[in-house]
Amino acid sequence: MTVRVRIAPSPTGNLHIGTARTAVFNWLYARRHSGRMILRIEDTDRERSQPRYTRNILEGLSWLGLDWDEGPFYQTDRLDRYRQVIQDLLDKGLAYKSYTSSEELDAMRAAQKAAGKAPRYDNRDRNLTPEQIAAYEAEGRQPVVRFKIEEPMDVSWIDQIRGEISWNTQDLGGDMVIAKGDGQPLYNLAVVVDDVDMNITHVIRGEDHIGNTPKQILLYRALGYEPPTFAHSPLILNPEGRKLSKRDGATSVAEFQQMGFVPEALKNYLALLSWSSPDGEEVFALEDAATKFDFDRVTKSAARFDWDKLNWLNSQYIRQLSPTQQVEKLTPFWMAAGLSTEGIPNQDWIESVAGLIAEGLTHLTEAAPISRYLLVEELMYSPDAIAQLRLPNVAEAIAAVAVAVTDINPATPELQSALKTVVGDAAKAQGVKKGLVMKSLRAALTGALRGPDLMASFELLHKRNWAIARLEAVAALQ
RNA sequence: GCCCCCAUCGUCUAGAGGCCUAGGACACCUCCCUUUCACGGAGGCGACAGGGGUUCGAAUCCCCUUGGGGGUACCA
Repeated sequence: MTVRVRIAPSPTGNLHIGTARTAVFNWLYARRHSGRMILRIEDTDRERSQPRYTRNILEGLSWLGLDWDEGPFYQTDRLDRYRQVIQDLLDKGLAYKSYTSSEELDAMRAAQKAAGKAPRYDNRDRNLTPEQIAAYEAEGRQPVVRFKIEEPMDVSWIDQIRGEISWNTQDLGGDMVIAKGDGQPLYNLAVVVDDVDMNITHVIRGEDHIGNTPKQILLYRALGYEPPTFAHSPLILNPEGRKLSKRDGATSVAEFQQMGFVPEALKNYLALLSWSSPDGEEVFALEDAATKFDFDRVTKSAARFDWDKLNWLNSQYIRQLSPTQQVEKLTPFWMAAGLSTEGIPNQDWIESVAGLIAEGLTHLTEAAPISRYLLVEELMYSPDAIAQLRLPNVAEAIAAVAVAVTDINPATPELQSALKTVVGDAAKAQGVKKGLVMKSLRAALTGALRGPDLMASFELLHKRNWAIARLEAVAALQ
């Protein structure tokens, strides 16, 4: 039997980092077993679902490269099917119409809570007489449909991550609503019908769904189907160990993208939360992890989100990218910062720029400020750079370098070593320490005292014909 | 409140009764490399929540306590 898994996000918000991790596990498991991953949009909540969230979810998954094999399927396209199942349950006497209003239910739960009891529906409408039903109908009440839950009874399953989990039906809160007063199907019903119809073999989802599982198992039985295999993964908590919320900096995948994370790093990090590779590898492509993934190496405990480790992984990935890929990833961030790559000497040149600055990046967003001196002709000087250039003997030394560089053709094959020689010679001729010249040269060429490799920068600037002008500009700064 | 789940360095984790003086990664500290910053290299700091059992022997198995998380909707 082929493995069929699904990710079933609800478009009531942007693609959440927790949903992305669930998607990672599903993707990994499907790949591992040559199975298929189905994408299903659970949009039965008409009030809260929005098309823009659906778009965000699809874009986020695509950006992460968590490709699905079937779908996206929309639950709102399957409403007739749910109604048919609900009617079937009604006909078989496994479900019934319940006329108790939301207000009455709220009052009942409040009273139960006040009395120190667990809030639950008391199944009061289970055996209504035709007269009672007629009376309610006459009042114009819109009944919900409730699925009968036999009590007491133990429902258990072997969770692939947690082992056996058992639940007593007395703790399920009474007969469950499967259709709202307006006829809309509810989550638990729609999920089961879909998972049956889509032949889902493994339901891999977050721990927050453990409580839904016994209800769904009951539904499977009522419908005459064997439940799938369940695997409930631990949740991702914020650094303080609490539920991840918008206050934690970022919770949606799109935000991570904007912050300058590369998808490979985010995926890698997500896979590392609660799962570990059998060989201890921590930096890996998801494709490689897929050959080793299994539930027996998934932890049972929740993991806290650690920015430090994600940042570290991101810097590793940015560094490892090929120059072509680096340019590809960096370009949108250069554009966003208003830095144009127009007028650059050639593709090699920009790739060299990317390779040069990638060494020091943790986030792609940092690229713009760091590489500005290479992409914008007008140089901005930091105060300490100006101070450096006003030091005694500096102007003369830089002027000497400027003169010497004039004779060096930017197309020279060994340009960098030629420039190096020129700088050394100038320092010697002027009787100035080489350290002072290097530091001043950096200030003159980049406008700062710290930054990417100096000689590589010198080379790139000379190829762009900006170096000499910047060296000559030092005289005017005195 | 009730139900369910969980519990190893600050964080993520390895660990399936003797291989544990508890290993790795991130972070932090020191040194080396480097005429900048980083990368890289070598070290260092640092944990089995507590209490009872079981066993010749427990981080590993059982129970209790404590702590944390999740759920408890006409949301998903």
